[in-house]
Amino acid sequence: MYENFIGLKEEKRDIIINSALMEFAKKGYDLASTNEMVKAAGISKGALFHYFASKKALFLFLCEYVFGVVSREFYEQIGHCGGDLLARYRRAAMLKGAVYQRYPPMFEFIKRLTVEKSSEIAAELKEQLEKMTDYGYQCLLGNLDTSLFRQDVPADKIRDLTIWALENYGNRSLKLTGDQRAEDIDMEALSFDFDQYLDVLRKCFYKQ
Amino acid sequence: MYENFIGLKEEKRDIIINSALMEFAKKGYDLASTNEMVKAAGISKGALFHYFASKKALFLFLCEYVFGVVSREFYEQIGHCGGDLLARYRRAAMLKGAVYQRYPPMFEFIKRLTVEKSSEIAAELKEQLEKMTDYGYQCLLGNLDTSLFRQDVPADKIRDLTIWALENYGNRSLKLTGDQRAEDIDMEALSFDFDQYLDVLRKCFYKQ
DNA sequence: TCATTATTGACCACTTTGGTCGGTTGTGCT
DNA sequence: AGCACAACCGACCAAAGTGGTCAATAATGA
Repeated sequence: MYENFIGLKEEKRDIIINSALMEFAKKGYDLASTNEMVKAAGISKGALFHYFASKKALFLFLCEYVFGVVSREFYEQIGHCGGDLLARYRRAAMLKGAVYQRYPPMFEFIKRLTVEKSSEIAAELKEQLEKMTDYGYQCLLGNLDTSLFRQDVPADKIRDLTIWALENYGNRSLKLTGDQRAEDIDMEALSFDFDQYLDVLRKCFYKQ
Repeated sequence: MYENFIGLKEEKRDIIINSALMEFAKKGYDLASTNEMVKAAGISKGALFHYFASKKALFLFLCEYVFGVVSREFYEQIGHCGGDLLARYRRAAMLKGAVYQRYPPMFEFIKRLTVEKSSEIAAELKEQLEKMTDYGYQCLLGNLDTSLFRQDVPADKIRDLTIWALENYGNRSLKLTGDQRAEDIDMEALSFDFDQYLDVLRKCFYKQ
């Protein structure tokens, strides 16, 4: 498989990966155009099909690839982080920033995967995605130490509300910083702001 | 304008509106296909262009239309509801359910509008959308009685976290009920579940 | 120098696009 | 019934775009 592509130097590979991720993220599998990808990546049509046998092969490579990155650089780093939900999310936010620097469209791509409907890739995708989701759930939310939460309201509600609020915070940041070049984003200010929200959640949802 | 369309009987009009909303919501302006719309609505191509002069006119009609519905059936009803953020959101959830029954794709359509990039409609859309957003912000979040919140954390953080958590709750419900026929959804169970989350927020974020 | 690999972009057959238009059907009035 | 007029249909159009190919060129390393 993909040996022609793997041999490319990292920089060129990343450009192609990001162009393809972005196109798939924007339009979904069926409507994504390989013409747009090669235009965005600055390579020829022939090159793309020299690297990948078909559009489908390219898509499946990208899935494999992002699942690898997310597993290694993201989920596995959260695993050994104790049972404190907010501590995990803090770490997750940091890691997300690092991955975003290198592959800006990756999270959009993954988000799109969860609603992807195309029958051409449904079977292969579903299996991989389920495995990924389970693993992510396990790392982020498994073995939670709910004894840290205040005890006068149900722990699962606290957990849900925390997740939802922070997810939305993440999306908002992504949208706000979406126009800037990745290296221009002031990560320091962002994480300071984020910590303030974490403090509030800790004060309101945790034992004092 | 649209006089040929306005004259149609309500049922047929709603089918066409929903088909068009769904197609635009799924693919965005540029990629949305009028062919798919007429197929979904069960009308002929000629009919659609008999009702609307062009794809663009259809799109702008839909914008106008949903803004009207949302203003009348949604924002204005929240206005006179006191300054309690959670009470407003409770009311908003109820109203949302009612609108959803009649126009399932409407919220997806509106969500899509906020990220719509097509240059063909950019100018007209931007103006209308801004006006709408401001008005919605005013109704949902204007004149908030923050003295109800606990005073040991910043009120704006409480407000943000509440909004984010509940927005996500809404999206999740939308996704869970997405496959069911609108009239099959158990609104009672849904609103009971929702109230439990509101209770938690009230206990954690409000003065006791 | 030359053999081999990487890369190009014009080209292919095919599908889909927004929109048109001559013709048919339905409706309400006289 | 006969008529006028609007509603509606769907085959059709030129244009654009689709995933994918391939003969020709450029780059590479021995």
